[in-house]
Amino acid sequence: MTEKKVNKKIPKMTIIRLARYLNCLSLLPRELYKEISSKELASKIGLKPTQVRQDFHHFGGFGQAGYRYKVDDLIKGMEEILGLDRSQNLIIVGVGHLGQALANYRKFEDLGLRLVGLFDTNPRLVGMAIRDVKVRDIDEIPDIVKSENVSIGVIATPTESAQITADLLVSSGIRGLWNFSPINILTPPDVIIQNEHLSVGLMTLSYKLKQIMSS
Amino acid sequence: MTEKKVNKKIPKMTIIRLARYLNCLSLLPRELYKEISSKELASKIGLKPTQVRQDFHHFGGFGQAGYRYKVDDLIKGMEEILGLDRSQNLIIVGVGHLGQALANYRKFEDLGLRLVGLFDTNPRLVGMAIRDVKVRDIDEIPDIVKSENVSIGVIATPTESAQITADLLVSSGIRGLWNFSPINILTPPDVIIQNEHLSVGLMTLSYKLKQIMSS
DNA sequence: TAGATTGTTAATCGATTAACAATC
DNA sequence: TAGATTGTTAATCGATTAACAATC
Repeated sequence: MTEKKVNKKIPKMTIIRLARYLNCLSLLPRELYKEISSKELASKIGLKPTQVRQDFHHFGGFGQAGYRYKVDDLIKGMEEILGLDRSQNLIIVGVGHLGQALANYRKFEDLGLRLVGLFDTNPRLVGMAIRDVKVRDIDEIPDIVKSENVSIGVIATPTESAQITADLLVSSGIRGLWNFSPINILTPPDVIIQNEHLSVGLMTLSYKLKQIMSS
Repeated sequence: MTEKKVNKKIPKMTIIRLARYLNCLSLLPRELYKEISSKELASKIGLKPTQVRQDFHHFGGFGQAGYRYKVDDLIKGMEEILGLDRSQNLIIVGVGHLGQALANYRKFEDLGLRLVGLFDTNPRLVGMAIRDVKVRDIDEIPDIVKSENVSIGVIATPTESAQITADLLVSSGIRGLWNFSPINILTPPDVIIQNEHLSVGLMTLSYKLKQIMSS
């Protein structure tokens, strides 16, 4: 697959599905699944085969007519597209329960992401270590960001501190924020922010529940 | 607003945005915002005013031509649509860091949801209490689901136990699952499952970061 | 009236699905 | 060959945006 078609602008739903494909493939027992068809992959996620092929088509396809997809090729190709091929470093700000849950999140390594710092204001937490990563005071963020070449900052602070934390991360040079606070954080336009607004998921669940109850 | 238009089938993106509107409105200082225009609301979330009005239009609208929207009316109307008006009970299975983070999640009350049980298999956790909610053994799930009329089950267990936890919750009578494990859980068709696959968010963040870096 | 607003229809745009050639 | 598969174009479908009447 050469760099063809990359100019055509990829639908954002395609990217989200690409992430779901990759997640699904990475959970597959590799002995049983050396190859997979668009039909099989689609059924595992609840999509149609033609959707899978159309998504892949945006990138020139990952297979060859007649053959099924090679799982290795799919994974490698998707990792490259999603920018997971070169390892990226991240830090977590806020070492409460959520921050600790994320610090123990095994998926990071699978995705080629390396946790290089934990930060909090609470002096009782500073000095602790989780999985060999030291908890530092937030004052040290700018230094660590530079020395460790950090590209992603995770905001796991209380809501009140979320905006100021974002400001600090951005001024330290970070361009990618993963935000777990419920507020809409304001950032310069060249900063990418991925909101994990849990209440949105919970509300849509409530809506769907209401639907099936009343039908 | 009478029950008109409810048959027209609502786009699922509209529901997601409805949740975002409600989240945004609930965070507003109520003294300053007794009323709000579609333009203001849209700009806070990064949408166009006409999108907001079209979304509202699916439900017959929340205002009156010439006037701006009354924030109270918006909140009340959206809560009703999303099924947040009558209080629902939920339980959390898995009291690790993530489970504890969720147990302390203040948003539940705001959304009219009441946490009525925490469950784990670890005997060292059973007997503890978080915010006055006791941690019980998972054997007690069926009883509590019935006695407390639980409608939502949160899966915050390790990946290995996620499917079996879902099975237990479903067989206990729960129809709504909020899943934080990375796997795609299999359920009967009448069960609603809301996946909170964190790796998907992280991967799309990585993709967008790669885009701005290379442009 | 002039300006600002919502509700609602129509036009545009984009995304999903269907169909099928090419390949094994 | 027959059956199954992917890649690719075209058709369908749905969602967003634009335009504007109605209202304050």
